[in-house]
Amino acid sequence: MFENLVRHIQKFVALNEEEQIILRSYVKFEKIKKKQYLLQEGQFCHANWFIVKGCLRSYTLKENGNKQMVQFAIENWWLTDYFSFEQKKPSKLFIQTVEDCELISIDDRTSEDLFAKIPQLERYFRLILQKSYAASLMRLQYMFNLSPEERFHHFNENFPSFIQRVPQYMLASYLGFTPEFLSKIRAKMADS
Amino acid sequence: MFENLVRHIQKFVALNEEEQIILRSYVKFEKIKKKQYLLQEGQFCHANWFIVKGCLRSYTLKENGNKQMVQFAIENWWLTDYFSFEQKKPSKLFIQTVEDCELISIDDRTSEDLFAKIPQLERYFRLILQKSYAASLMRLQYMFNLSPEERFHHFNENFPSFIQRVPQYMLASYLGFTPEFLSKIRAKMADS
DNA sequence: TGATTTTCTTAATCATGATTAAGTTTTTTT
DNA sequence: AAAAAAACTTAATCATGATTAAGAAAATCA
Repeated sequence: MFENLVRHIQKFVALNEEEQIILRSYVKFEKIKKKQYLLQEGQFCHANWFIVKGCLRSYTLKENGNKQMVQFAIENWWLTDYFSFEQKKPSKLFIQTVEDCELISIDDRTSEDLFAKIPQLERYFRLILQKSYAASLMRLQYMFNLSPEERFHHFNENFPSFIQRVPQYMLASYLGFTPEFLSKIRAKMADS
Repeated sequence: MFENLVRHIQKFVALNEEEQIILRSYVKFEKIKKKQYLLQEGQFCHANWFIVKGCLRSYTLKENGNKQMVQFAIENWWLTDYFSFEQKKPSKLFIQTVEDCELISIDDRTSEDLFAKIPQLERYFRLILQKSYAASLMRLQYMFNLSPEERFHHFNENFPSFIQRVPQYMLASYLGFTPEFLSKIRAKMADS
């Protein structure tokens, strides 16, 4: 389990035996069943979760009570609420397991210590954040430049494995339209 | 000019005299008139610009030839195309001055060197990226959860100074609607 | 296995904001 | 100061995708 994390980190920076041992002492291992909550609105988010196996999602509650998908995360992704970190305010997010999960987490209250001991990790997270930020801006571009229908086709082509993994209503919300509209698109696709 | 950058960095990490001198040798100073391009589609983006004074914007060209605003940046913000860095591919962005600007830039081909000499800067950029990423996710939330009209009012309340600083057609595009619709909103506001 | 909850589908109606096109105002250039 | 370009406004028409409501299918539970 821990090896998955180390392997991922080593794609970005070197990490020797000694450093691995230090890192291990700072992380927490969790196995969690489907549909459990890691974080709920109003709580403070102190963990940054690395997905060894499974799938997480984050969402917010809209005024009308609907859930608005914010992010999905699968193997080798990190998920947390950076906004809550930044602002030192209770989170507006729900973070929930979509599948049974194996997770590794780092507590943000000890991470400064950890970075001091292993400066390479500071670099690792800088690179991860750079990647995440770029991806987030790209998603914004899709929102602006593509119609809902085009967004679905684009997602379909680029992340086909996701389609089977997550319920369609979550996907619809993630792409910014209603489940009813997604049904319509699929009906149209079956025609042709 | 350089002092502005140092002051900003020191909000996040400490930076002694010696480090300041090293940093200075890695940056480039530029004064640029309004409406000039720092980057155009197809070029490789190697600079990360810090705005000492003025305003930048980035946009993409849509299929129909319209410009889609991606980001604004004003004093004490950094702007670049991280996506182009990541992918080592030519940029799809245009980066342009909206006002006369005073800029400081770092070249990404020398920044690894710089971070090795001043590890604090690695930390500084991690924190900046964390902030930027959180802001970008927040903007996505506004796209999902607010109507175009609500987005305008929200922006109006939270960034009133921006409204006077940038042309309305840029703002409309940034918020994801047409300039015609923005006129409509303003007409409605003048009524009541 | 049957019962219940969750997820997905279909179809009619409706509202928002895009598009088009013309005209006005403001800013920039010469 | 005049001419040209850039930015903004108004109004009519139109299309996309939301909403509503009902029912079907699939997954989960007891």
